[in-house]
Formats: sequence, structure tokens, C-alpha cells
Amino acid sequence: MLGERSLKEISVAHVSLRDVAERSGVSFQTVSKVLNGEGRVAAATRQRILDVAAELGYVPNSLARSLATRNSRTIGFIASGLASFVLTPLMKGAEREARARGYSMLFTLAEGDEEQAERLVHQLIERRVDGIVNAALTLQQSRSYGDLLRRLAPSVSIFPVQGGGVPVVGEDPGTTGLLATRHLLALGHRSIGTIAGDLDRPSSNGRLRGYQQALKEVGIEADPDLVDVGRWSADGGFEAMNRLLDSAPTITAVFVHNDHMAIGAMRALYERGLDVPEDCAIVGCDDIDLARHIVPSLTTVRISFERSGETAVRLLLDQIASRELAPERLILPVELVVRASSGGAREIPSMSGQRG
Amino acid sequence: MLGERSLKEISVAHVSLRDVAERSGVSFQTVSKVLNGEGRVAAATRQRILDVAAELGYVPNSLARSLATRNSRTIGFIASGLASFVLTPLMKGAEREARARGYSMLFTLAEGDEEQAERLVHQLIERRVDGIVNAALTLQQSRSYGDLLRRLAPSVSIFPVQGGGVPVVGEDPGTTGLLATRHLLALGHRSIGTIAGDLDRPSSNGRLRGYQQALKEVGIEADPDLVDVGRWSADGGFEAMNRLLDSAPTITAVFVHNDHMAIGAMRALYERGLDVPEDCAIVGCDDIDLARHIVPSLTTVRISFERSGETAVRLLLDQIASRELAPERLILPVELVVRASSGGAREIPSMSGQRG
DNA sequence: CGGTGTTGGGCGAGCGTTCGCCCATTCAGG
DNA sequence: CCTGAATGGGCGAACGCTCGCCCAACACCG
Repeated sequence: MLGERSLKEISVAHVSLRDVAERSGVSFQTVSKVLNGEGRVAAATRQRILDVAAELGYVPNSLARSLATRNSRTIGFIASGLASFVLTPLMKGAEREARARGYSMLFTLAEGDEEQAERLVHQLIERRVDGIVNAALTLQQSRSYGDLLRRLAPSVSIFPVQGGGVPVVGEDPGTTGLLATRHLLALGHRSIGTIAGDLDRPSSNGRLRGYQQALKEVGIEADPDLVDVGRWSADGGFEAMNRLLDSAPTITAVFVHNDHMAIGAMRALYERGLDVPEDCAIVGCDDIDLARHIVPSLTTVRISFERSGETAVRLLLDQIASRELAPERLILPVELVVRASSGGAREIPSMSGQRG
Repeated sequence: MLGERSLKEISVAHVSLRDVAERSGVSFQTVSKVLNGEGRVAAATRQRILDVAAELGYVPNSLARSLATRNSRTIGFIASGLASFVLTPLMKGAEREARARGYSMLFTLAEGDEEQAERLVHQLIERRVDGIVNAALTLQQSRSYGDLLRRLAPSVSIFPVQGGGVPVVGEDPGTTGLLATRHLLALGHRSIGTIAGDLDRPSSNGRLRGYQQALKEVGIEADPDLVDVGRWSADGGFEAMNRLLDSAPTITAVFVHNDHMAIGAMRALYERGLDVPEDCAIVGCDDIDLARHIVPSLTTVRISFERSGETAVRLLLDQIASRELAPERLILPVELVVRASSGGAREIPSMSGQRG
């Protein structure tokens, strides 16, 4: 009765099967049967048990259950190096799918070196996760990390894992590059540059190949001078665009490998007094929230990370249930979203396009 | 030896204390003592046990440990309604702090109605989380949800919870509004509008009050006609700015309650041929990544969500450890970041300002 | 030589479940 | 009245760990 609340009041002593059993005059195993809907129990007894359980506020202890059943219905999610506009939808998709199937998700960040990542995976194993979704971009090159994923738990990854053997779900970067570049070509551009993120990474490398293929399709020879690297950031895009403009002033369009760099590139053009799309058309990748809000709105290839997360979990859970390794690669579709920055849309699109 | 790997090879049969004990010729309790560094055990025995454990690849089962110790060293994180640029740093901060202290984090999304949220909290309790970090914006008004948080587990929240009684960590919105508006006043503006997010929400309401107070400080009477609402989105900001421009064409500056709306507002100005900051200065809130990359770069009040997440977890864990309720409110500092959109910075800031 | 510590390790119990098997009753059929 | 299938529920064991108490063996001291 002190005005001050104390935590002792908060942390409720949990009631167990035994407590419910005692109060209902049956064995605790019978209570277990009733609560799990198994076994044959008289309707009257069943109801009595149910009532008592409700009255006492019984909450099952899934720790104990996991110990007995040897599966935790928990998956681990390991992330690192992802921009928030990627990580958030990824996690949302993953969490939604996991919970829909009765699983919980342990979220971890693998920001440190390999060694730390190793500890992290072990912590997940200590917690007896049934499987792992890998979204640790910074560990993409690590062989030992790949080994862990292969050895320690059923896993699915958002990007290729060093050494293979872990199913990958995601966009086909070649298609992304193809779509973007074909769009620019269809608009009549013939001198098209591209700003890659990081050529060591499959996603950017693949987009580059898609770009090259699209050019080839119309008989244009890919010019290495029209390729620059922006390291995924707006700043990088800004600098890359400036270099491109200096070395190849004839370009009339640029395919940029993500929206952030595209925004940086647009700033470079702006500062030189060049108009988008009149003087130079721009196409990005990702379709971040702001893509349709900047001026001019950004044409981009939409990649649904939410769907990636969801699919990754689905694959993982199916794999766990069937005890069979999922296919090595599951490709998710991408979609070209045409807006003002490519000159592909006639007018500035309405602001009320996609609300809610 | 089939080329095809099967999951049966993957899911390693875990080794237990008993396994290690048997192979070392001691009781499993002794192994437990050694592995936990407790009890007195002869150096030779200790070493033998350690060797065997390493050889067998022993990984403790924290489920069993939790069952015995009655604490899971796990916390739940409940999120909803947060933009990714808020959610991601929040989670990163929280995860980092949690793991630094030996805790894991169960991530959940509370997207549905109250009822679903209730189930969600119960699932967390089933998993016997030691505490909960609440970041469910959409449940802010829910009394029953607040009750759950108060009753079921030690909790800390990122925003005020209906009914109180749950410690809140975060910015003081009044200060945010004050800082932004004072900046505009210092630059000589006298007719300053404001675009709120949602006046029902303390964060926006508080910013509005800060704005009003700043005006009062210099003897300006706050004009209700200069206040509009943009519902937090870029679209909303666009529309609110247009309304403001129609109803009060004399304004020379606007304080916008988040960066997304600020970007929408800037678009509205752009479409009317008005220059930022010459014709109208803009100050936002949050300091999202892109704030310094758009044209003109956005002056804004930076709020460190990463720090909020970290602090929330720290408070929660301290609370659990001490078994005493944390203070009702912990205020984190905010910081005005002056860029081009307010005209406060002389020149367009260098793109290389804040790299890496 | 017996008492008193100290060291090293065993051991029972308990945490809250699930699982499978067993055993009373009851009731119908022959 | 005896038999045998349902029906309803009990019960032991196991999951893998922690915790606290107990006890043997040895050393030291007076």
C-alpha cells in the first residue's frame, strides 16, 4: 500500500501444471493432456481443468516444453551491414512468417569480426534455435562463418554464403540490371553509364552484368569508362557521378545500383546545373520510401525485402519440418517502377499514389 | 557419401553434461561446477574435464539452465508503427546492450489489434522473457496493453504507455521544438509555421509546445493558423505545406516535426517555384540518413534512436537486477544539426562531411 | 593419537514439461 | 455371470541443468 510500486508485485509467480492439477484434483499429466487437446479425458473433467487454468492464469512454460520436446520453436536471425531500409522490411517479413507458424525470432547483430560472429552463432545454438536466417552482409566473405552455418544448424541466407551449401533466397541481380537498362534503352538512350555499389559483391556485380547484357541486346558495346563505383552511399554516388561526368560528358542516362547512390548522383547533376531527366536520366534500385518523394521522383527497380525475409523463413521452416535441404537458390521477382527521373513518366506522378 | 547433403548430417546430436561427465569419470554435477567456474575442483580434474568438453564440442543448453535458474536471460522487444529509420537504430542499440550483458532479444511485431497484441505478450511470457522493451507505437493508446506491460513483466518503453507505471526513455519533445524554433528565430524569422505529425501523440504535441514557448520567449503570439498536421508522412507534409502556403502566404520559415514531412514540404515549395531557404526556411526532426544528402540539405534536430534503444535495455536490465522500478522518465539529449535548408549554414556543406 | 579443518567431489532434489505405458472402472455382449 | 473392449486417468521416466548439503580422505595441530 505504499504509493510506490515495487517490482515484487510485478514479477508474478508463474503457475505450473502442478498448481492447476492440485486445484482440479487430477494429476498434472492429465492437465497437460487437456491443455494440449490430447488424450481422452471426460468432458466434465476437461472443463473443470480449463476453468481452473483460466482462473489461476496458467501460462505454459515453453522453456520446459522445449527441453522435453527437444525443439525450441525459435529461430535465430543474424544481421549486419544492412541499411535500415533493407533490414527493417527483411525482419518484418521474417517475423511475420515465423510467428504465423508458431515460431519466435531471436534477433542478433554480427557487427564485429569473424571471431565475434562465431561466439554469436554459438550463443544461438546454446539457446537451441531450430534454425538460422542469415542476413550478415559483412560476413559474406568469411569461410569459417559459412562453415558454422552449414554445420551447426539448418540455415537459409539472404545472400550467397562463402562455400555454398546454404540455400539462398533473393532477387536475381542480373534481372534487375537488365530491367533497368532496357527501360533506359527503350526511352532512346544510347550512351548509358552505370554506378555500381561494390563490384566484389554479387548483387552489384550481377546488376552490372545485366546492364551489359541489355546493351548487347541492342548491339551496343559496353564501355568500361562508363562504369564507376559508389560504394552504396549517397556520398559515393555523388562522387561517382562527378567522375563520370568528367570522363564521359556524353552520357544521357545512368543506371545506379541503389537509390541512395542515385540520390547522390542527382545531387551532383543538380550542382552542375544539369536537369534530370532532360540532361541525364536516372534509374535506381531498391525503391526506398523516399524514392517517390524526392524531386524528381526516382525511377527504380523495386526489390521486396519483406518478401525475402518471409520467404527465407518459410524455406527454413519447411526445411526443418521435412528434414531435407531446400534448393540452393530461390529467386524472387523484381519490378521496374517508372517515375519521373527516367523521363519515362509523362508527368510528375500524383503525391497521393500509394498512401496508407 | 551421396553428393546430396542431408539435414540429418546437419542437426548435430547435442552433447550434455552427462556425456562429458561419463567420459571424464566424474559426476555431471562436477562438470557443471567446472564449466561454471564454481566449486572447488582439483586442477588436474578440472583440466581433464575442460579437455573432454572441448573435444566433444559441448555446448550448454540454456533452456535447461533457464528452467533451473528461473530466469531466461532473454528480453522481448515489441515494435509496431515505426519507420525503418527509427526501428533499425532502436533495435541495434537495444541488441548491442542486451548482448553485452549476456541477454538475448526476442523480436516481435505488434501490427494487429489489441487482442493480437495481447496474445503476443503472452507468447513472450510463455518464453519466460525476463523483461520487455516496448516500442509499439500503434498500441500507445491501448489501456489493456498498458496493463499487460505493468502486470506481466518488468518493462521499459520508448514512449509513454497508457496508464503510466512503465518507465519511459527518450527525447523531451518540448526541448526539440524549442531548439528548432529558437534557431529559426535567431536567423531573424518572425512568421514561423509548424507542421505537426499527429497532435494526439505526445511527441508531436510536445514539439508544438516547445515551438509555442520559443515564440513566447521573444514576445510573439502563437498563431493557430500557422499550425498544420501532416500525419508523419512525406505526402502529408506536402499537403500540409500547401495548405499553409494558401492560408498564410507570409510565413518565411516552417518547423516540421519529422524529416519525412520536411521533404514533402520542400517538394511543395519547389513545385510553387519557391526557394529553400531563401523564400522559406525549413527545419525538420530526426536527422535521417538522407537529411544531409537532399538538396538543399536539411537542418534538423537529431534524435539518437540507437541511444534510446540502448538506454531502454540498460534501464530494464538494471531494474530486473535491482528489483526496483526505474524512474518514470529518463530524458535523452537532442541536438540541432544546422545545414542548408534553414539558411543557417553559409554554404552548401561539403559532401564529405560525415563519411564512414 | 584423537580432534579439527580443509580439500575434492558425490548426490538428491527440483525446475515444468512431454510421452508412453499401465491400470482401474464401466458397460455391453454372449 | 464371465469376458473383453472402451473409457478415463495415473504414473514413471526423461529432458539438461543448478543448488545446497553431505561425506570421505587427508593434513595439521596440540
